[in-house]
Amino acid sequence: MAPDRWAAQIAALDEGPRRAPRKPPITVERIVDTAFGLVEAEGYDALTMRRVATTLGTGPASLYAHVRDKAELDDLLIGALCARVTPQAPDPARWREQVVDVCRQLRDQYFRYPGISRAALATAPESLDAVRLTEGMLAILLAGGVAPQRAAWAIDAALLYVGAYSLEASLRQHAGGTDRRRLGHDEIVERFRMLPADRFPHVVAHAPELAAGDGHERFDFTLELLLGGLTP
Amino acid sequence: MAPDRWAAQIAALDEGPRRAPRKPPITVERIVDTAFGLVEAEGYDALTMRRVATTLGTGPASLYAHVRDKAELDDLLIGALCARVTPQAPDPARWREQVVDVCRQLRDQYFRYPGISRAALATAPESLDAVRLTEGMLAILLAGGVAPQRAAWAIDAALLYVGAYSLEASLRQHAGGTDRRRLGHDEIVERFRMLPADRFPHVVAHAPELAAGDGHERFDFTLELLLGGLTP
DNA sequence: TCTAGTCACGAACACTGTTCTAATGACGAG
DNA sequence: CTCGTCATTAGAACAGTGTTCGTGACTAGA
Repeated sequence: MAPDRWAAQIAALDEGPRRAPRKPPITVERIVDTAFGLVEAEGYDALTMRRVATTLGTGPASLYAHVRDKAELDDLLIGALCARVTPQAPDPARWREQVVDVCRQLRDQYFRYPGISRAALATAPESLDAVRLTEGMLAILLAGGVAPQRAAWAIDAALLYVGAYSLEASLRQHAGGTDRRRLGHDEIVERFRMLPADRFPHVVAHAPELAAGDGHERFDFTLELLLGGLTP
Repeated sequence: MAPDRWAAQIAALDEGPRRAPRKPPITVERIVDTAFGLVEAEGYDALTMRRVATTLGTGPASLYAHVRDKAELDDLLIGALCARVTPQAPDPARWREQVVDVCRQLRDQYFRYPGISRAALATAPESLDAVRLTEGMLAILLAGGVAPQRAAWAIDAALLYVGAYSLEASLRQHAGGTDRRRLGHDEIVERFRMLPADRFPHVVAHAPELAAGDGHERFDFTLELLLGGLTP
């Protein structure tokens, strides 16, 4: 008998006759949950099969009975992420804000788990939850009177932009990791100002505008641009 | 004396008195060139320090005398990529097509080296060539009468979209690698049609529109959307 | 000719995803 | 109650990755 099993039996003396199983079984849900916790706490780079396994108190091989690849784990994560986004029921009068609302919800989810948008961009989302998101946005846009082809392309562009924006923001915050520290707003402006004015006249002149957008102003601006020209 | 050195001396007998050095020295330019060749031939996943080193006929440690990180190599690559994009001299009458032209040039460069846009998205581009690109686009937009703040944000959005679009296209073509093969246009439509119509009515109804955009129609459409609302 | 210094490179470390293997556990059949 | 089947688990290992250490060789200067 293995020593840990022996210790487990001793520990089980206080809990009555084998009520709870010693180890809760590994399920896909538990894997996804610990993966989410890992990404939320330490960022997407910390999402490793080994980290997930050791957090679950086991070895990496045990995960592959429930998940085929790490790519599939990524798909499960962004699927669960998309499932948390709930598009509103289409209201033709407010279709623009409704689309922006969906994008904001998705962006907030991406921001909650730093760097996870890399997984969203790196894998063609095949989960049904992602399709459900597309369905919701399509319903809103069609109700707003947008032509189907334009609506479909606009959805693709918006989702792509949300992912790219979140990815850029995440690695701008997380500061590249090793040596490059986070450049504050003023430092960026100063760097642009340092450039030779004969070669980069406009960048030097408009350094503040280039570095602006602390909150989500840039995000809202781009979405307005994307949605503004849909119904001419 | 080492045997290889001995053999090298023997081989040097035919070439006269030490005209060419036995091995061309490793330079940053040679590293970047072989890296470009590797990515062009086999995609960004094949870009490995070891692959670059062995292609150069040496070990991986030799690279780190000229390049600090792989991240720095990535920066050099996208810097060289941006340097190949030449914005036109601003023409106020044609500012929209001029911006589209810059984006198309960048897109073609991304497409030439499949997957390299991942490096562009994953690292905040700190090279001067990227700033030169921003300068060129800013000049065009300002000449077109776009307000500086809107111009700056539009440039950011456009560059972000070009990178995301190229990344998505590259891994849609390269087919995920292992088991997932490339889904043709008709297969995507059929998959959408397979969905339960009560849950996904709009997706089922407009499957062709969602799967459309074989060439760069989607790309052009999104850029028109982004640039259309800039001067209201 | 001797020395100094830069450059190159083999080996190694700490990781990663993934698979092979054996063994452990629970479950139903006899 | 015992036994056999079978899915689940986990240890070890393989082929990779980026990166660093220390030694070696070669070039250039005195």
